[in-house]
Amino acid sequence: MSNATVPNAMPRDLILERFLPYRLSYTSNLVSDAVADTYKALFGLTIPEWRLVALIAEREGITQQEIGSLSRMDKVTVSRAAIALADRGLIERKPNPVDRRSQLLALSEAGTRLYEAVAPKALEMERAVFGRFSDAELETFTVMLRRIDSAVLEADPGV
Amino acid sequence: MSNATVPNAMPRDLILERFLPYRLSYTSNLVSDAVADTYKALFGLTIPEWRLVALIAEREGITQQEIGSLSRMDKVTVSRAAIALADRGLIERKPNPVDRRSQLLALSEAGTRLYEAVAPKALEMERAVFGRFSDAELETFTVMLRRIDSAVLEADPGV
DNA sequence: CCATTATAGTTGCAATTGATACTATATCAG
DNA sequence: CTGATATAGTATCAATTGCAACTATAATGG
Repeated sequence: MSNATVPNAMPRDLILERFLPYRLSYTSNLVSDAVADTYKALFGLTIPEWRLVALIAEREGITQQEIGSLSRMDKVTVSRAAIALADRGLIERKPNPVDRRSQLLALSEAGTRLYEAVAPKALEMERAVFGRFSDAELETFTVMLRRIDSAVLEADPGV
Repeated sequence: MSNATVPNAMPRDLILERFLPYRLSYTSNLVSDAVADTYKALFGLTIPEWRLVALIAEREGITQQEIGSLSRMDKVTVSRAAIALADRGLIERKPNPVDRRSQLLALSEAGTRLYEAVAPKALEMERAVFGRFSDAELETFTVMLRRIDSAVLEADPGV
């Protein structure tokens, strides 16, 4: 394999295949693509838009800034998704009495109906992919993800 | 929480927070961003470029098409990364004797040196994030990722 | 062989994304 | 108060991305 110049200081084969940042990104992209196609086809929603719908459903009166820090979406992405959803009449943006720079977001009637249609579909997609795992396995997996989050954020709070 | 109109058909709170496609994407983006910044700052490499370097190091004489199907990178992404690496003199592209449409890629001297510099750094980054987990935990985690890959690919081979 | 269809790789274009600059409002020090 | 600095959200622009069309070569059926 012509490794003559590499004094086996480093395992030359298959670094990438086992490399966790790569594996994580590979799997995440696979899942995201599948899910994004479904949202788009069924509800005409992008992933950021669906995330806003879900977060606003969960926390009526949330601000864009709060959405950004909860989900780590860029504030520009949040702004655009909010504008698109408001244009479609799915959310309402009311003035924030305690801070006139920001707005309180809430689902409209139509938005609520959309949410009630999307949420079960989202859970169904989740089951299609994750249904083959036991509850214990899923629990372990999510705990791992959260520990990874902590590790990255501790190592580089600037990210 | 003003859920009067939702006849609790659906758990209204925190769907997104527990939703695995979201959690997976969140963590993956966190890790990718941290890693991408390091490659860029230290070696001037984008993530696709680093992936090509690693795959070519691992399999001398690989074609772009093989790189694409191994890594699921778009052939356009692969093409551009290959052109950039060739322009920088990091890889060589030799004619493929058995198929004149394609080219066999190999690291140049400089590319080999780069690889030998990047690989330890990549592993170091990996340790910084994943070093706090036991071997058994990491094994479980990667097995889960691969099972998720299979689930998605079986459910939707078109992705 | 030749015609048809498929594939490797590149190029052009359009959509998505994020950094930056900007506007309006808020906060804080003096 | 007032001036200086910080923050919420938007607009602008440049970079990244991937689809679609294209070129060159290969494979296949007649």
